[in-house]
Amino acid sequence: MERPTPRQRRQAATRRALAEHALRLFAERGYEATTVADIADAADVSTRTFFRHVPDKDEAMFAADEDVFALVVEAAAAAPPGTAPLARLLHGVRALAGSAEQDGEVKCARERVLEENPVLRARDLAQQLRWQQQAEAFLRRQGVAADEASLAAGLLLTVWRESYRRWIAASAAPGALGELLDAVVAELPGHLPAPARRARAVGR
Amino acid sequence: MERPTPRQRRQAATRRALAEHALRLFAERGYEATTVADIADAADVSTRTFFRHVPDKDEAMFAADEDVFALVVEAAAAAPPGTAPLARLLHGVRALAGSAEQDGEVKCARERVLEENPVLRARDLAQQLRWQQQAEAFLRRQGVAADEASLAAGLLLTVWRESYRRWIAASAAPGALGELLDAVVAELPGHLPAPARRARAVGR
DNA sequence: CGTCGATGTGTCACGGTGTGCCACTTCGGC
DNA sequence: GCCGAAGTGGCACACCGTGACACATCGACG
Repeated sequence: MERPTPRQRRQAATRRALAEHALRLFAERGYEATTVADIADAADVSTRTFFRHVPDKDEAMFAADEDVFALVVEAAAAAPPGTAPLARLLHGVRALAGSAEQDGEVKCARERVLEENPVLRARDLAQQLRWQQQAEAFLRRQGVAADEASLAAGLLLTVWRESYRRWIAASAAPGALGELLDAVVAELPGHLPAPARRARAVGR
Repeated sequence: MERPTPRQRRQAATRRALAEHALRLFAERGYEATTVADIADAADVSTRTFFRHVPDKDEAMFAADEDVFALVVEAAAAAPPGTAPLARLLHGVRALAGSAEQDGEVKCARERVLEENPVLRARDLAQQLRWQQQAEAFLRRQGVAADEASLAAGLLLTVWRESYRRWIAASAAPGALGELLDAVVAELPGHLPAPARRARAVGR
């Protein structure tokens, strides 16, 4: 793979600095009360340069964790063949859980900022939708039918969001996300409306 | 219930007019290329008045369907007692389906605009999240445990989104949304990872 | 070492978004 | 018909985001 040019290193450093200062200022004085000029000043660049590294003021916070979902697809592809769609995705998402558990502190702070800023929350949701679409596309590549893949990807996201929510609520204890994931999956059957009805044998 | 004052009627009419012209202009010339002044001019008000009725430019499109979800809660409350949480919500969401099926044309246009405007899509997702939270709160009021209510609300949203997606893909045929809702629910058991495993008998 | 070209940065100007303030009109109640 | 309340428009203003131009920095090459 290509080694990073000194230029690229400088560029990445600037972007990371902007992202850090953005999250810090948003947490300190709120999203609305923080201007782009504030973030740029904190990172010691002009506002014009800010927009050369970050597309929007919103995106400043998310500039770091862009393509984390590649992990999921990679791990999901390693699942044994013949696994049902949702189970395959779950196999992949465990890798994401392991990655997220590394820094529960930051995730909690992030969640606190998202909670009281509808704009940033919307941005977060949009990224989750992109994840769902990537999961669906992955299943399609594996030969799963369109409707089935879409529903499975939707279910995955629901399971993930519920597990993540409980994890944050439990102060992001290290190592607990994986267990919560299993717990939520175990609860799914209890939510089915008509368990006695014909199961329509979709699973292969 | 309180009868609408003439003033409130005027106000609602203005807001509806703004929403209609916003959707039309967004569809015609795109979101970016449409200014607030354009929408305001089309509705024959000043830009200042625009912002008195609509909080953001983004919100213009959604100004109309704000408290549609009240329908869902109302219908869900009418479900027979003893119904499982998700089934109760589904009972309510059928009312929403009936309402949406009235104007499939508009829903299709709306979806087309959302598809190519990340900002508006994010706004749409944020509103869906509010719906989920309202559904959860409703279940809590009915005495459902916190975690169970949250998961059930999440599942409801997934089922709704998947059904709605298929409905739009099928050109929003009138009357088909309800059937698709049932079809998606019927597919759920097939997505469960371990159907033979102990079902943990949560449903009462 | 000096020059050239590429890239990053700053400054300026501009259109669009969203809000506070004040004056004006309009509408409902007396 | 009068008066208070609410909606409306116009103005000024801060912030967001972009295009254009000039300058600084750094690597390549003779």
